[in-house]
Amino acid sequence: MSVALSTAQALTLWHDVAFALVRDDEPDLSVRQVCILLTIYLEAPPHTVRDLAKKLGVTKPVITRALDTMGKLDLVSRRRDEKDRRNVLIQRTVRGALYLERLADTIGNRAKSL
Amino acid sequence: MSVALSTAQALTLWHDVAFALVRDDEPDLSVRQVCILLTIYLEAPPHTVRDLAKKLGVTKPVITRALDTMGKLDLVSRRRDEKDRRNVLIQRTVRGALYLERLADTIGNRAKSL
DNA sequence: TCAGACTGTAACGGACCCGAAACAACCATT
DNA sequence: AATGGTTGTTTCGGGTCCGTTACAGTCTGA
Repeated sequence: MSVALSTAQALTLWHDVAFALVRDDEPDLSVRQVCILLTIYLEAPPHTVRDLAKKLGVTKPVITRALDTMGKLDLVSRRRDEKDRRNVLIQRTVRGALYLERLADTIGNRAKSL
Repeated sequence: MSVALSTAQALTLWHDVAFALVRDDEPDLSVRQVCILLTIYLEAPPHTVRDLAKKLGVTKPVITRALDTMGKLDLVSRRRDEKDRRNVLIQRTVRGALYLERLADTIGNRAKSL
């Protein structure tokens, strides 16, 4: 399925969702952070720091720090890979799933009222 | 016109656009900054610091600082209101318009390939 | 076994952002 | 002209994020 958006529609959609994110009570995540979060939830596991860094074109410390802060918010959790203890596997959490479900609602609602 | 998006579609769209923003060369704007930028370009002028702060539910220094950084990037410009010299009028720039046009393209392309 | 390659993380210095409060410039009413 | 209220900005202390670099733990192949 394909969705056609005019320039004004695209920008209005983006504005409205950004506006909702700024105004709500949740702490603002950076674009990088939501990108990481969405990658974890949309793509198939396993997810490692190295893979995420490579995929997003950023350095590994960026991923580590994003996981630190999103971990504090309980949007994501970490576990050692027992098969190769150098690796850290990034996992989903209930709260992270709820956060994204709410984000999807916001996007969907704004798109509907374009 | 109304656009219906499933949960997965909404999140995929958001992910893909965030991904494109992270990967490109432009400096990453925060969610607040793009929200301010889009408000300036989508809503009718005049725009003042006070109005933007009230509209977004943030303090005035947040707006001032966002205008500082986006001004350095030439995405926005400031001018004194000659009719009431306390006011600062926020204005669009060519580069800002191009930036948003490109953002709209990115959003449109990702939406099309949902 | 042990040197080298590979993981993720910590440390560092610099830049930016935040909210609250103080501030300077300006207007308006008296 | 003076005063009080308005504007946007600056300052302050504290926090987060950045990239680079250095590091500690883990694997692997000679």
